[in-house]
Amino acid sequence: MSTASALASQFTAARRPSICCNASCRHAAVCEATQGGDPTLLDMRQVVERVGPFSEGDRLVQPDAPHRAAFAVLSGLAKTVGDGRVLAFHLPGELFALDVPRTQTHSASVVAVGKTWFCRFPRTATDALCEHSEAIAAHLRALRRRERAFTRRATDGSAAERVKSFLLELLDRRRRVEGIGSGFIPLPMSRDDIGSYLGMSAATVTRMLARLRSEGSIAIRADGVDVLQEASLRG
Amino acid sequence: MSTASALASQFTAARRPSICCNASCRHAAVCEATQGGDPTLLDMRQVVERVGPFSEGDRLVQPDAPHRAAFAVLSGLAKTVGDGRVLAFHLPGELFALDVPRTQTHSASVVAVGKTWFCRFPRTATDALCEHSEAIAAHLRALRRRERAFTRRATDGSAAERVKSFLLELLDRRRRVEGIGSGFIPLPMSRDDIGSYLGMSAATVTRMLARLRSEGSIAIRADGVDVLQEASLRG
DNA sequence: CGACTCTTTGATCCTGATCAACACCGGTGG
DNA sequence: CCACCGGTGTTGATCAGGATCAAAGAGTCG
Repeated sequence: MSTASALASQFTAARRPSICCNASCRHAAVCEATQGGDPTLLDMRQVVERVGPFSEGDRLVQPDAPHRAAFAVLSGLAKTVGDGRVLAFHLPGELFALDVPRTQTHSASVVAVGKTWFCRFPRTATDALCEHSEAIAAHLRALRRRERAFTRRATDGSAAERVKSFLLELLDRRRRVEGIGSGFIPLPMSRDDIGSYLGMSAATVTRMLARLRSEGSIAIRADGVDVLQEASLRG
Repeated sequence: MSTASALASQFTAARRPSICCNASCRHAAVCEATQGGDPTLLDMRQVVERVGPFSEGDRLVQPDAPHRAAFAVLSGLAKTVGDGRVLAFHLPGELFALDVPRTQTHSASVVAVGKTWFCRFPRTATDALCEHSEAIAAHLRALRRRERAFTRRATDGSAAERVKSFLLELLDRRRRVEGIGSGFIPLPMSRDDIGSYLGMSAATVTRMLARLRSEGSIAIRADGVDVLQEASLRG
């Protein structure tokens, strides 16, 4: 996917937003923006635009571009990329691109992983909402803190430990937005992306997953992994 | 050195402070607190207490203890220790323990390396000075930022690179407080301390220094190293 | 002088990177 | 329908950087 076509796709998608955020959205229970329908946050639904579809490699935001909106993943997966490394993954329901309090610009790229839809929250609209609703302002502040916490941590510990805590992190995040669910963790991103995020080679990611499988902790599927013994991952 | 004797030594030293900060102090030109006699900072001299001597392993501040003072190294060397690792070294003339804007407590230990004297700046006094002098307030803010920058960086790059940049960091800091001087870098701390700071074993520190010597970049002495070819360290 | 600690140096081991071969899969064109 | 193809994932072989362990200097302090 060339840069030109990635941008073309972005603009095509952005030009036909549709407003459709309400309780009947099949992701309503999941969405961080509205916190599963928290009444004090209902106004967030008035400002959202649904944008997409984006496909593999499309860039949603550019580094150093002015910060014009925050986004929530509606379906699919997104990654934040900076300094040639994957800095964060964004799961369905998660609000992101809240960074940039001072510079007023995005500090890194956000790229779609596979076919992805987003909900877009224009900056001007959310700023206005924050003005007259302390609940929304506090909610966005909390999410901004959380986004920082999800960004690539210092690479300490062995490769095995980092892979285990990566799986547990995804499992916990999926549960938080979707409620306690299956032990399945979709991994639509490439092994290279995982390795970049965890600071190791793709081959090592594969090897560590294979080791966890041989220990009986997980089962590996084409589109992700099944957690069979969560306790042994946490141990 | 047991904890009990370290504390005893601390209290013994703290009980006889002497006020003697003026232009004739043989470290006046060096001292960050007064910035070599900057007239707008002269009031700092009114609040300082000289404390010491501390000896190897004595603890100057305890983690989670209330933040009651900042310190400058008068002679010797100090290290900040947290999580079982050396987080920073403090050279003569450098002001430190300025941390703790929010928690109001120290976040880590400060420990003397060898026989060391300090200048102590009580928090209540410096707070009062900041009230009526914007110059002093700005000076302390700048030093606080600098202290954060000196704290253990993420361990990236090879062991050889980290040792080289460690030597250059000490060289630059010595020059900044003492003016352009010799190419000698005192290393009164143990190889273990250096290794802890740089995230490698003491044996590797020794080996990397030996390699630099064999390349002709430095000469190793009992109490430090002489930089012979600064350019090859920077390269 | 002797006990002790710290540094240096050698030998070995372990982790993970790198390189290469191969399997697998979805698409594309005959 | 099948052969082909490029990209991705898996697996094996090899390699390099440092950790670890051990033993031998070198101070240092009593």
